[in-house]
Amino acid sequence: MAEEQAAPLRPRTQQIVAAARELVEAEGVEALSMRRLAERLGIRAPSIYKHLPDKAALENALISATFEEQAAEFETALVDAADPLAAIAGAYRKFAHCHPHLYRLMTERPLDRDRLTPGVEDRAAQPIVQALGGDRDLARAVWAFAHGMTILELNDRFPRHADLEAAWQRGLDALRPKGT
Amino acid sequence: MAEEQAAPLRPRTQQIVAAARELVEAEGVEALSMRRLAERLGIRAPSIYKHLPDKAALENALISATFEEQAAEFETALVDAADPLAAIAGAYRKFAHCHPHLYRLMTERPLDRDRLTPGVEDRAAQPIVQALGGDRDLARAVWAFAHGMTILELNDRFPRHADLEAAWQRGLDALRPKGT
DNA sequence: CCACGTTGGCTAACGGTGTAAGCCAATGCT
DNA sequence: AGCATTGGCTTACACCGTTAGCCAACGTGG
Repeated sequence: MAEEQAAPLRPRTQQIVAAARELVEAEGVEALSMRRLAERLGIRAPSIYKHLPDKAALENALISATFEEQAAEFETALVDAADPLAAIAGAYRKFAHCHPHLYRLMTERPLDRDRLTPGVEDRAAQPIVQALGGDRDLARAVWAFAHGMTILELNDRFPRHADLEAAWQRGLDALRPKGT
Repeated sequence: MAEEQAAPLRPRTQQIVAAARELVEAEGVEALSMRRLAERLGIRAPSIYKHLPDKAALENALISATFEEQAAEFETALVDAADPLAAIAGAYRKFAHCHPHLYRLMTERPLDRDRLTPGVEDRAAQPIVQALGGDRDLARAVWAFAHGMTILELNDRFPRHADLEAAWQRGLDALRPKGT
């Protein structure tokens, strides 16, 4: 028991999710409120509930879409990459810097896995594993490093003068699989 | 212009911060509301404002105290450590697992540095730099790795079967300074 | 053609949040 | 004795997510 949720979004629902994405990208996760979103859509907040059961569903739709986008970028980054680790790390950094608020949204708390589009999480993770030659433990270490660098930078936790390029390089060099 | 804030907390204020800490440790950051806190103290929410200017000040007091506690633990972990990197990593993990909600509170968003107790952030960071032999770039990479492992675990982002012990080991082995 | 179900709006309201304003009792200093 | 400080209080405001219930427009089947 407890499955479903595979239904694709109706068009109006997609519009709402798209508006939510604009709001989040423009003003951050904390700016996403049902009233502010409704305002953008020219409707009142309770009307949103005709299309989505609650705010969590909205966020999950946003997160699912972001996972898919991220997965696609990771996959293309790996195509014909001479240095897969550098390629995936670059793609990871680039995505987070292009969409800092979405990145935060999708990483700041536990996922509601059974309300996400099935498989998106794995699809986004797979290129990282692949770039590490299938070594899952090492892939997790690299992911942790990349996420740490990314979120600490987004949270302005490094000293202003810190050479983040150097820190990335040191980390990636160290974590690179030996035989490669 | 714009300094001050060095005044030590009055006793009643300390009680309030202590109660806030209990609330956060017991129920998480999102459970910390002025009304819930007041309830714990047997007073009404607006009365808290006689002691602290706003909720951010409360959180900053909490964060400052947590930094100091963390710094102390890191420092003692390094005393007589045969393997400083392993020691600091162990202390880092231990602190986060003993105080997951406080750890989250102090890492989930940018710091309000001029409302924190001056120096606490640096004091907590210094042992990490020291454990890496003063190599700041490498220290930042290690910190990013440790934070990534920690927060991804707290956020339940690794697969259930994942061997986190192995991932920690792989990461630390890779990041260990060569000559050591 | 008309009845009906679906879709997608609306308002009003509830209980939660942080916080400002203003009142007042107790304490302690001059 | 008078007064300032401390630390409570109530009331109120604007915001939040969400529920309930009403209603107009539309499409479809009898």
